[in-house]
Amino acid sequence: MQDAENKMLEKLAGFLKIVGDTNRLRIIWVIGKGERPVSEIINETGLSQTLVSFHLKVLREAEIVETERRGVFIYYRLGNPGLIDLLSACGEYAHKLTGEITPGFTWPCPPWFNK
Amino acid sequence: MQDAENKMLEKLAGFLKIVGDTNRLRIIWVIGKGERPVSEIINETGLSQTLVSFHLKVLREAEIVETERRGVFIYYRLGNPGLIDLLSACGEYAHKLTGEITPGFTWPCPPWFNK
DNA sequence: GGCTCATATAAGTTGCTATTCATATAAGAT
DNA sequence: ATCTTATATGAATAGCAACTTATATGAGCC
Repeated sequence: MQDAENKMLEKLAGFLKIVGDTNRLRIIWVIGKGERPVSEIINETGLSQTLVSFHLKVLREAEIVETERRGVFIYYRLGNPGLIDLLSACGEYAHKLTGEITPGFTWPCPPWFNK
Repeated sequence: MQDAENKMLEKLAGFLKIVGDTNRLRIIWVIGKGERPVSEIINETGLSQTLVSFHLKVLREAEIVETERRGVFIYYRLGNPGLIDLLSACGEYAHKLTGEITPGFTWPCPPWFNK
């Protein structure tokens, strides 16, 4: 029972660690707009090919993203598009913590996240 | 505009990094049940005094927790109790990714998080 | 087959961060 | 003022995770 909680917290920490990286978030944000081949992800993020490949592997192994090969290209998409909502809620939370105002950006928060 | 997004993603990553640590999550979970003096946190988590103190400092500087001294004791509480809901939603998400079943534990997910 | 483009993997380096050990501060009690 | 209890800080270590450079795989094309 205590053990079950610990196990879940470890799993949660693992997940948060994976999404808690700026470059991976950048990638997730690109893919969140719709499936993309790796080359597109490289272009849109401006990251090096190997670095993108490295992070995609992490996301793949965590089953956060899915892949599909079509010809030469390998398309990546989110396993569950709800991830953007979830992360946006976290972003909104984090944003309020610091209290700063960053114009030109609003988190695409789902309706359920008011406060 | 692109820049604003980057800034927000960095802030988000920072937040997720902070909560993405098993021991900090343990501490957050203890505090989430109500305010606690440090000694209680040490007892309930089983972590060493210095380690708890270290993690509390991180949480304090991120303004995730608040403190209040009463006599010899320093009480810690969540700055925003909604954090547990938010993290539970993440936990539920992470849990579904792996597909495993862990009996004896259910995330205290808020009603707004269905899927 | 050989060539090119798209993506992945391997090995090596570096830097950060959790942890520990030792010490300091701060408050109350005697 | 000293002693004890509660908490914080500093320095040192260790392990890991991001990033880079170099190389491999894999698909289509000529």
